[in-house]
Amino acid sequence: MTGPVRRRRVLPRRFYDGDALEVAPQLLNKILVRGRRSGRIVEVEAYRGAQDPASHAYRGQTRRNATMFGPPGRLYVYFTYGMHWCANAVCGPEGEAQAVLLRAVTPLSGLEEMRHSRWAGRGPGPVPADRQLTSGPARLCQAFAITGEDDGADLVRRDRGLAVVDDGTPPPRRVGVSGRVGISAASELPWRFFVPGEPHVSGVPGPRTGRPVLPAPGRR
DNA sequence: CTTTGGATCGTCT
DNA sequence: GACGATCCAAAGG
Repeated sequence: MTGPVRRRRVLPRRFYDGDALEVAPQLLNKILVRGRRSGRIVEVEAYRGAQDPASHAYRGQTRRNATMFGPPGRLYVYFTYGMHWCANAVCGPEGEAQAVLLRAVTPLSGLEEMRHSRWAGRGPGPVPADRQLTSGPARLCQAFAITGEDDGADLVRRDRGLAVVDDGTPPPRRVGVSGRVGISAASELPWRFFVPGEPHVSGVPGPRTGRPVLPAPGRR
């Protein structure tokens, strides 16, 4: 009943050393790992530095975005909306400030730790469905306990237990493509990539509003 | 099921 | 002083 035991290998530096538009779809079905926690990457977005009005790096280097200007293969973690962390894999040659935003993973292991990181300390009431665990850039950071402390972590060296690994599962034959979520500039560019049909993909373009919409909890 | 508004603060102008 | 690469609860139909 169990699938084949596949060797997991940490993605090498060269994997990240390319244009974000090429690296982003290649990250689909790779595995984000931190300690016991792991999840298959099912949704990402490419951000292309000076080429990209929606990128934090568009207007040049600052203290906040410095990691993006560094070497590929590191984690760029930023703080937004006064309460959320989001994580990117830095790619492209050093200095170009390209990055791939990790928007959703399907949990594979360490589910208890993830649930604890997400929902410990909440009051009485129903425990949210596991669908809400890691479907969204800030949700997955919370589930993996990724914060500003992890900004700059080298994913190739497994800094702080963080890495992206390949278990031999290729990206989907047909990659889902859409506009990027939650931005105002250049939102029409088709630089969001996802695994079609994966329940943990965070949002689809809403039919009414055009804004991302999660399937209702309980539906599949 | 859809839509709205609140939370909350670092960063850049 | 304005605004986020967001999430959630609550209200509305």
